[in-house]
Amino acid sequence: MQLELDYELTQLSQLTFCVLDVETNGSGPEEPSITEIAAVKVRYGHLEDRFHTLMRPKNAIPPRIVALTGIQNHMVEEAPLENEVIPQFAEFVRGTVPVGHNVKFDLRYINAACVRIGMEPLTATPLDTLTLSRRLLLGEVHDFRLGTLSQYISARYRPSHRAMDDVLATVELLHALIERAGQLGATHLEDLRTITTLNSGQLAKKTTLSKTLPHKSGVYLFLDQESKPLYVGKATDLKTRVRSYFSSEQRRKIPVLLHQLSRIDYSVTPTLIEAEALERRLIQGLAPRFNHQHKNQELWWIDTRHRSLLPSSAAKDHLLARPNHLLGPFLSKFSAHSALRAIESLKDSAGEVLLVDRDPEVYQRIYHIFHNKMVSMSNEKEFEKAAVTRDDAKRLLMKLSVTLLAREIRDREALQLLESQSHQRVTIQEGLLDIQGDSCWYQWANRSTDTELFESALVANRVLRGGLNPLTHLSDLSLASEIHRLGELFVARLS
DNA sequence: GCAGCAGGCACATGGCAACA
DNA sequence: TGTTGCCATGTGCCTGCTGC
Repeated sequence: MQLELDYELTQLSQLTFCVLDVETNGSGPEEPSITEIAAVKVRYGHLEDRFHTLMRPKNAIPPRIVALTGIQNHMVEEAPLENEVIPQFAEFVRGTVPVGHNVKFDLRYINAACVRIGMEPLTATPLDTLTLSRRLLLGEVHDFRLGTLSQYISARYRPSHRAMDDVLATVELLHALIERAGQLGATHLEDLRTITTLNSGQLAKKTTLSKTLPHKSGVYLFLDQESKPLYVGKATDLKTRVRSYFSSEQRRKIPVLLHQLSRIDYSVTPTLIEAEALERRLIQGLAPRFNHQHKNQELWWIDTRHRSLLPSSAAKDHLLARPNHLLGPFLSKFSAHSALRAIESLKDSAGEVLLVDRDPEVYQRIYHIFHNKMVSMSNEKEFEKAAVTRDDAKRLLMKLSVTLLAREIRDREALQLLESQSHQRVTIQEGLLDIQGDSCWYQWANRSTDTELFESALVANRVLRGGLNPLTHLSDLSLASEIHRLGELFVARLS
């Protein structure tokens, strides 16, 4: 593994490539079917060593394949078997970067033979000239067969479906492709592998901008030549996400964006939710011209004491002074209004509106409203209605718990706290955290020793990740079973 | 307030092209 | 002809924006 990482960071001129090719009798790799195998080691553009032998397959070579390769049955009758050839071949390839045209095809046969004779398959990650050609010569040739490509680059060796001829043709193709990639700034093996994911040579130049990005969650920032922000986005995997802009993005604005792109900055965050928060702040602060979402977006809060709605700007002072009396944030005024209506529907026996608070006593009172209803229904033998009421109670209590959990992490103070503490991760329920890969619930979990409550936090987290507003979207059936189970937990705790 | 559309992101899938 | 893997495209789920 370490060896491979070193390869990726080694300059192309210093690598030893092993260009290989196999011919078969047309049978699958599941039985001995290789008829010829050839390889050459190439370093600094020079052939250093070569390996070539015929091999005896299990079955006869059919006429169709004889016509294709020119290898006839009498030529392989005395040839060595795979248990003699494959160990020598594996030793020849050791310490090099395997290369071939559609190389995975060849390696399938070689590795199947390795397994049959009790050897480990070849593990080095190969380089495929077919894939590279598709990227670097797109639009220049009508197909990517080895013969077509050899002709296109005016190679001295022409492929003939004999292993060594094809290997030598592939060597020339490899050198031509490396030269072409070098014009785009590729200097290392890692760069060649990156190019295999691109869709045009022009874009290839700019993918080198993503070189330094890590495979971690965070926020990326596209900048133009004058370092003006073009676009801010978040990603669960920064490197993969940014590279996807060069290979698979279909949005109309993307070509224009990439044309103006000159630099990529990024910031790693421990969790996706923190990335979302940072993304939002950057968009609001920098107003990148290609960001439409979140631009001028106002968040809304509910003032539970006055039963009114507050925009973020007005809620700021309240958040610092009386955070327990604010519920939110909500992504739109409409969502906040819906939530407020839901809250106002909760009235106790005296007709007083029950305001959502962190005080567990409120839950107790809500539960008793439903409990009393259920008892009276049961007394009147309306068991089905009672069951519906019971389920309503569970759902409602879960709604409220999720809302409170949402508030725990989504207000700005909590997010700032998470950012400041992100380097001091608390390990609670280690397995769960690893699976979820999210530290946003650490501070909440840290105050609870209850495993199931901690699980409910993870469910709430999923609700938030899906962008569901807890008070307005919990009719979502996909969450029903989880909510049902967790609602039972809350009801049990309250009773 | 609502409907329709577009944006954003992650993931799934079917067709194509290469090999022998 | 059969197999395989890549990649363009589609899908799902949510969001915000705009016009009525």
